[in-house]
Amino acid sequence: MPSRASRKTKQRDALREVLERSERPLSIGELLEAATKRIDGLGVATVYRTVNALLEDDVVEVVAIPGEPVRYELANKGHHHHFQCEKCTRVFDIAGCIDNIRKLIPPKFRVRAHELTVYGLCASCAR
Amino acid sequence: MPSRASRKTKQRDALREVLERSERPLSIGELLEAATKRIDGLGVATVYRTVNALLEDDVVEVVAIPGEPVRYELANKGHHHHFQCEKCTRVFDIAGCIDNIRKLIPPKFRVRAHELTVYGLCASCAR
DNA sequence: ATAGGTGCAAACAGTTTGCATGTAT
DNA sequence: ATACATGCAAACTGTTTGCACCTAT
Repeated sequence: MPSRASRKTKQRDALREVLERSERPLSIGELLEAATKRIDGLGVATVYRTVNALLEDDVVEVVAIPGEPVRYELANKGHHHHFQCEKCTRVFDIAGCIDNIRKLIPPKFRVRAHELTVYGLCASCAR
Repeated sequence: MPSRASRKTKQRDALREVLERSERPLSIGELLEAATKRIDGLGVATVYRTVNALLEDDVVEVVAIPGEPVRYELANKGHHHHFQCEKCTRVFDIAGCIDNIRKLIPPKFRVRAHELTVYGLCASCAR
């Protein structure tokens, strides 16, 4: 059984809810900003602690993009990848997946997972 | 013409050489450590400044792996991707590329680049 | 001679931690 | 009542910047 008992608090609920309602991965800053609208006086430390707790529970996942702050999203979204707009810097989920990855790597290597990030311009910035 | 004139210094040479001799991407710390063996008293700031200059000149590229410090490698290796061994944490280059990325993203998005990281066990760790 | 580069230390930014207080159980 | 959670501020870590000195051109 888990050693840590997880309590239900308004901060935690607010953060999970913000993530649930977001269609894209959010950074700590974005989380803080969004959740502060619901919980006044919410501290950064709480956001970090809560996100890390959610990470440990596999409720959220890390979305890391080079040169960008780490973002988080719910883990229950299934396998997908990410697109970052080079103009507005927002990160979008992209459905679907590439295949034949296995054929790229040397024969004796064992593949467990992969991550794909695409860069370009999002619909609004491209026009 | 470029506004910045790039000088030839031993620090810069040492760093580029370290990168040239490395068969895998290196972090700032690894760069500092390796280059200090050649240039005594080399400062961190210089490593950062130099790496950033090399980045701007497209001499090196960023290799970012989630949860890992950013690494750098020469840009002249051509398009390729990376494989991180989950056991020994080493990062390997993998030749070749996936295609049909464009079909994954929404129609109005514009694709400029992509990055793929594969995780698993390398040949020596898999056996 | 002069613009650019370097090393050092201070400044910053992002993240973590200690502690007194608050609160879910 | 008790243990976990929170907010605040201090502590850390990694990166950038200001400045006096150095060096390639």
